Amino acid sequence: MMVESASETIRSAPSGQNGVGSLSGQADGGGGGGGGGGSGGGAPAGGSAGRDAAAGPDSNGEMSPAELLHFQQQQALQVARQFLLQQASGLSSPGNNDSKQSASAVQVPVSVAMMSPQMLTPQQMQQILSPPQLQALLQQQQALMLQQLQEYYKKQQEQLHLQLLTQQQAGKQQPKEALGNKQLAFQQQLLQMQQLQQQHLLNLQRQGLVSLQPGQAVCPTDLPQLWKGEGAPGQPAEDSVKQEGLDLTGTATTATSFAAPPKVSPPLSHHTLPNGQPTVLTPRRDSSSHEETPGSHPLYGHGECKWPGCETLCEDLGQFIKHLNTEHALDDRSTAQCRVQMQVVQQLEIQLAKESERLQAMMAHLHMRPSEPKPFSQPLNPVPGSSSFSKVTVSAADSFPDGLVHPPTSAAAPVTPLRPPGLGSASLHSGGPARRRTSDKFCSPISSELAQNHEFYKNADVRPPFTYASLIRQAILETPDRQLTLNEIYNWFTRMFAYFRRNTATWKNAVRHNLSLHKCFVRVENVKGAVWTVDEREYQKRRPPKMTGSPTLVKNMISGLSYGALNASYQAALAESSFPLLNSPGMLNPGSASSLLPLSHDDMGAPMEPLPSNGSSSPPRLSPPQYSHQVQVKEEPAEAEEDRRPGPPLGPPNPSTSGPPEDRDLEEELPGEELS
DNA sequence: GTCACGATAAACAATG
DNA sequence: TCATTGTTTATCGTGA
Repeated sequence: MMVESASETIRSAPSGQNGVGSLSGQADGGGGGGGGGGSGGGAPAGGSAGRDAAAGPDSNGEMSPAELLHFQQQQALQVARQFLLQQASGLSSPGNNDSKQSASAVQVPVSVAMMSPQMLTPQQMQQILSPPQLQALLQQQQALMLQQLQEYYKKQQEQLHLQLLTQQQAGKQQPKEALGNKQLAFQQQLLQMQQLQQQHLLNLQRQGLVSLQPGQAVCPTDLPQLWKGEGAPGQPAEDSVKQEGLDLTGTATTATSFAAPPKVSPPLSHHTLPNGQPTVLTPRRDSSSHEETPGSHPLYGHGECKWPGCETLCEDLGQFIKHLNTEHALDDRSTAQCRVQMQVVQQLEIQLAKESERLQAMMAHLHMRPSEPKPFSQPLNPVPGSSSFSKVTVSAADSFPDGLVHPPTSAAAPVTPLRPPGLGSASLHSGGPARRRTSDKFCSPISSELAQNHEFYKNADVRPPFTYASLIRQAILETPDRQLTLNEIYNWFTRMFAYFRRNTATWKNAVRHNLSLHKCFVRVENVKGAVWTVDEREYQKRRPPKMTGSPTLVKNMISGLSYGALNASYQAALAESSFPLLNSPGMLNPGSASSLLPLSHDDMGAPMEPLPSNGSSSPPRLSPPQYSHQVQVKEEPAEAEEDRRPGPPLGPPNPSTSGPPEDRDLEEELPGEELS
């Protein structure tokens, strides 16, 4: 998938749009989220009604969950009956039937909730009401009950928090052990409550009363709403027997249990209650809760209690403390509230971790920092290329007879499987023409790259980071006689690169265009017909003699080498190389231009020759066709061997493998002209 | 802003 | 006639 997209990017934007395209393409992901189910219809009315209705049970604060639920059910029944009554009356008065219907659907809950019940059984109602009406009725009931539960939960949360705080404060003066025991008991209680809550929630879900679906994560921004409790109504009988607060956090429990099930269970290990602040901090939207200044209290701000669900006004801190100790003492409700808060915090932490991870991945993707060790922790390239690629990468070090470790590949490969190995960051962002610029300076030999990542390019539909000219040259040079027909060149492309197995019209035209355009490609009339050869001199003339000892050039080279990774191992490998040229003094020192030059194809060519370089490094030039052979004398060996080693026969019938094709200067071979 | 370079597209001609 | 090969021109994007 990723590979495909990557290759697609490259393909679609060969002219430098690759990077941008891919980036933008990936960037546009997002979207959609959302969806937190809003509370149902009749919100306003229902809300007030709910509060009013809940005022009863809440006011005394002594009603048990079972009682509350029973009460709620009764109310819902009343609402339904009233609804029926209204419907009936509406029917009796035709004129404004429609309007009444719609209006009643919204307003029934509030005003009707407390009306005297009518003696209608649910079955009767079901028979009388139409499905839409029933649906509306159910929604109203839910809205109402939610409101009631919300109020009830609020109260309990207050108590829980207060209790927690009390515990904390007391803990400061108590021996650690005593406090520990208390905390332990408290935690156990919380755990128990959590389990009950989850059971309750499951029951609700089974009953279809809770809309939250498994896996439906609760958006962190919605978490504060949890305190408002859109708790689902329901009535697990067993719950009622137990503790009051168990229903307390229906929604919160849902959030944690479904959004992050694995981490929910052991919350206490991460949030030991006594630790306090973070756990106790209210999740309320009010940021003031976090304004903790000396002499103040995290739960006290703007003259009011910041305990979740509690907005009691307190003139001063002392009064608040008093309020805290009285209203939010350590009891079931406070415990449950604390539990909810813990879950909220935990959820936020989980979300934060996820977002952080995402951010890291995004940054890694956008910047491709070599210093970032885990930019692509996740495999982006599921395509065959990925596996083969990694395989190639692993064996890269010993894939080369010369014992060279090719920095670009080895360094880039593992990090960005998606992109062709050996590509620098720049190449990634500019897949098209732009690639060459950067890559060319990398001084990475195309032959090495191809040999090393042969399997990758062969299987992955990824555009190779080389110019057409480089590829054509490589194709020609790989042959024993250094000449190829156009069709053979085509075949080489398709054989070597999966990418060139499609869009044939495009790249073939490009190949022809390059052959004709560049002087370095010489057409020779052969017995069999026309063949193409490479004029190395011309080929290297193409490149401006920038490299010659220019400090800037050196700098670029060093930085360009696979994230500037001309590492010690590479240098050491070079030093140990059996190639005379590489072993020659000065060649191994990356710090000196001269040392790098041999590695660069660009450096090699004409540009270099002007320099008082030794004969070996500057092959004498001849007529195009023949010249190519001679020039490649030293260059080829490495290529041939590389091709042979890593894998399948790269070139067509490539007898060259039989022996060092020619004595091409390694310098020429190494030159990384090709690097895009 | 200019230039060089490469990629791409297209038109055209020559040839088998 | 068609496909292939080869040449040429034009345009665009990118980096220096």
